Order: sequence, then C-alpha cells, then structure tokens
Amino acid sequence: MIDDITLSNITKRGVKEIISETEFVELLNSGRKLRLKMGFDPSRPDIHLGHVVGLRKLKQLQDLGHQVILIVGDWTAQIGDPSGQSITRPMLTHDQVKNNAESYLKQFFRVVDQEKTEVVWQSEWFGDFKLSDVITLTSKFTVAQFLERDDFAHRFKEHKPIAITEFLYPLLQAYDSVAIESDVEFGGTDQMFNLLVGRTLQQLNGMKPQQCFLMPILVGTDGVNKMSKSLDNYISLDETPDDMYGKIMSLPDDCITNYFELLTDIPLTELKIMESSLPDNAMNYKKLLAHTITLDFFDKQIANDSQNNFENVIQNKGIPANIPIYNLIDNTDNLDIGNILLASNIVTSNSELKRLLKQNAVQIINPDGSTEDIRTTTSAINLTSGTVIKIGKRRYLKIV
RNA sequence: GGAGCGGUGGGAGAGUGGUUAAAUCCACCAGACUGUAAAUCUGGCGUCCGGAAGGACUACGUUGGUUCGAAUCCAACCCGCUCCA
Repeated sequence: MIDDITLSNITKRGVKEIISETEFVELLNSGRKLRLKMGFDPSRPDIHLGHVVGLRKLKQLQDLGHQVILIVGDWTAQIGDPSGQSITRPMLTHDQVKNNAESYLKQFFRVVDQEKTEVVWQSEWFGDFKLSDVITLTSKFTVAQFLERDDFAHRFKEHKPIAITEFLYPLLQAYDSVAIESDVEFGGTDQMFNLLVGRTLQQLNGMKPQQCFLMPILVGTDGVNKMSKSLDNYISLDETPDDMYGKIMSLPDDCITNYFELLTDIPLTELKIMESSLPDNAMNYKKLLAHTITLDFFDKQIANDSQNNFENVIQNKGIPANIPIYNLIDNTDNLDIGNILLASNIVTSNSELKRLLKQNAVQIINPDGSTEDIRTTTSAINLTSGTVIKIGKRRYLKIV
C-alpha cells in the first residue's frame, strides 16, 4: 500500500482528471509493475515546461517502480494533431523523424528516468499494417461517435474542414495502447477523447481498459494562454539557463503558485503559506521559483549563476558575464558603430538601428565605467578595447 | 455533377479604385515607472538613402490586363474550403 501523502501527490497534484481514479488506485495498490504509456509526435521535437508537468508525473510513478513506454509517433506525425488548425503539413522524411526523435529523447530524459523507460516506434506495428487491418480498425467506430469530440463537433458545426485522416489519428493512437498493452496513458486534457478511444479499443480487443491520466494545461509566459510553441509563450528545455531563469521571472506574478504546484515538489502546505503572503513577496517567491526550476535542469552552480546574472543585469543594471564580442583587430576597415552592430548581428537592419538610436536605446559603456548615450552613428566615438555597447536592456556587445 | 466562398504583414483578422507600408488585436522592440525580463503608461514595429524634412524600392496566391492610379476592377491559372446532389 502507498501512504496517503504520496498517493495524493500522485493523484491530486498536477492532475486534471483520472479516468477512472478508483481503478487507478486499485492498480497502484495491486503491486504490479504498471505500463505507463506516453506518446509524442516527432514532427515537433521541442519539450517545454508545459510538457514537463506530465513528464514529472511519469517520473513520480517510475520512482515507485513502474515502467514507462514512450511511443515515437512516426505514423501519427504524418497526420497532424487534429486539435491544430493547420491541416497541411509536409510529410517528414525518415531521417527528419529520426533526428527529431533523438532530439526529443534527449530532452525527455532530462526529466524521466531512462533506465525505467522503453522506447518503441509506431512503425513497429503499423509498418506491417494492411488495408484489411485499417478496415478492421475503422469498423469499430462510427462517425457520430467521433463527432462527439469537442473539437470535431465544433468544426463540423462551423462548417470548418475536418480531414478524414484526422479521424484516423485517434484510432492509431488508440491502437498503440492495444499494441503495447498499456495500463495507464498520459496526455493533456485536449487528448481526452483520444485516450478514451484507447480505452474502448482495448476492451474491444479483450483487454483491460487503460486508465487515462489527464494533465492540466500550464499557462504560458503571457499568463493567459496555454503554453505552446505556436503562441510563442513557451519556455523550452533547450533554453540557456539564463534565459530559462529570466523567462520564469517574466511570468506575471499571479502565475507563481500555479507553477510551484505543477513544476516543483514544494509541499502544498508550504505553498498555502506562500500564497497568503504572495503580494508582499512576489519578487522573492518568483526568484525561488525560477531558481528551483532552473536547478531541475542544470546543476546548482549554473542555477546560482543564473540568479546572480539576473540580479546583476536586470536589478542592478550591470553587464552580464557572457556577452558577444567584437574583435577590433580582425575588423579594421570600418569602425562606425552602426556597422559594428550590424556586422555582429546585434541589430538586424539599418532601419532598426535608426529606430533604436532615435529611441535612445544605444549606450556606450567605457572601460572606466562612464557611459554616454549615442543618438547618431556618426558622432565621434572612441571605441577602444574594453568598451561595451549596450542596446536596450538586454543586448550587449563587447569590443576587444 | 451543380452552387458558393476564400487565399492580406510573425500569428489572428479588417480593408473592395487614390487620403493604404495596409485598421485592430496578439507577439515583438524601445522608453518611463517599478519590486522583476511582473503590472501599468508612452512610443515604435518592411527594406534602403538622408542629420532631418523627405525620397526610393519591395509587399496583399501566380501571371497578364484595364486605369493617370489596383490589395481593391477584369481574365486565366494555382491552391484551399463549404453546401447541395
């Protein structure tokens, strides 16, 4: 038997819904090593913090001795996620899929225990699929059943397109559950329909239906919409530690507790206390949050450095430790400050440069610490080794 | 087979002959303020030339055409969608 605190951490925290919870708890208590299914679509290899919520859940269960089966959706990737609007999606070559999968796995195992994970490819079973198998599979469901799905129902009503292949998507995903004999499948709430089809299909194949673990949606850095790459409000695992820390600091204050709950192990009792004093300590709590999460993906030294960097650069308006460098010796021809910025790709066009100058965003920091604002590229500027050019709050270029 | 609709800037989405480098929103950038790269406010947000005023070029699926002038009209084409059968 699992103790109550652990159990509630698993079934309550960072979970939207479990179907069905009682069956799931029974399974947990059965002492059997459970097969936890998680699939991903190799057309989008990036993992961001939104995904991490679910991955942490997998890790928790692994720590109790269960087995993760990670499915590389090399077939479903070609169909595209029905919840997305863009139907047209270029078919990926085998090499692209492979590369994407590798990149995904690398990130995946930063959260999930590789030792307790089995990676399988959909093509292992769909590769041999024949038309007759497809027909058998499709014959199990009706159009009406599929139109039950919110997304389909909505689009159907609005006279918006639904590709036939999109109907196939849940079927393939469901069949994965049959193929790997999953006990539990994990997904976001938008995956509910697909996971439930898996349940049904397993039953139709004489198996015990899987439990469905629905993860809550994490809001993105805008504090409003769900974290997603297409909304550009995501924090990727590929972020540099400084950026990861900084992006977390850029979250609206009222996201803090939610992030603590979904992405850290801070006890809920502590979180309660924190919540009550949040308005007065938002800054400190957010720093703690940023540090805690950064620490999950990097070592302690790096997390500390990121915090120092933030305090130094943002709070004290200092110069960050690692900034791009422009070497005067290699580039003797044109010492115009505009050319230097353009050549270093700090600024992407002349027009942008002019705008920045006009907006008073360009500043020279001399080696002796004195500063001067630059309003025009033609003013006489003494660029010597050790000078730093600062653009806005976050762009720097050091002259050597 | 028939009928209709649509393709606009990073995204969403207006605009149906000139005042449109193209409303608005989101994202993004800068400035102010601040406890943060929070919030709020202000400004900006194609490229090139110019100190600036301003000018030039490129852009609204593609190619042609009408016109002094086209994202806007016409033709053909390409792509997509919906409905009826």
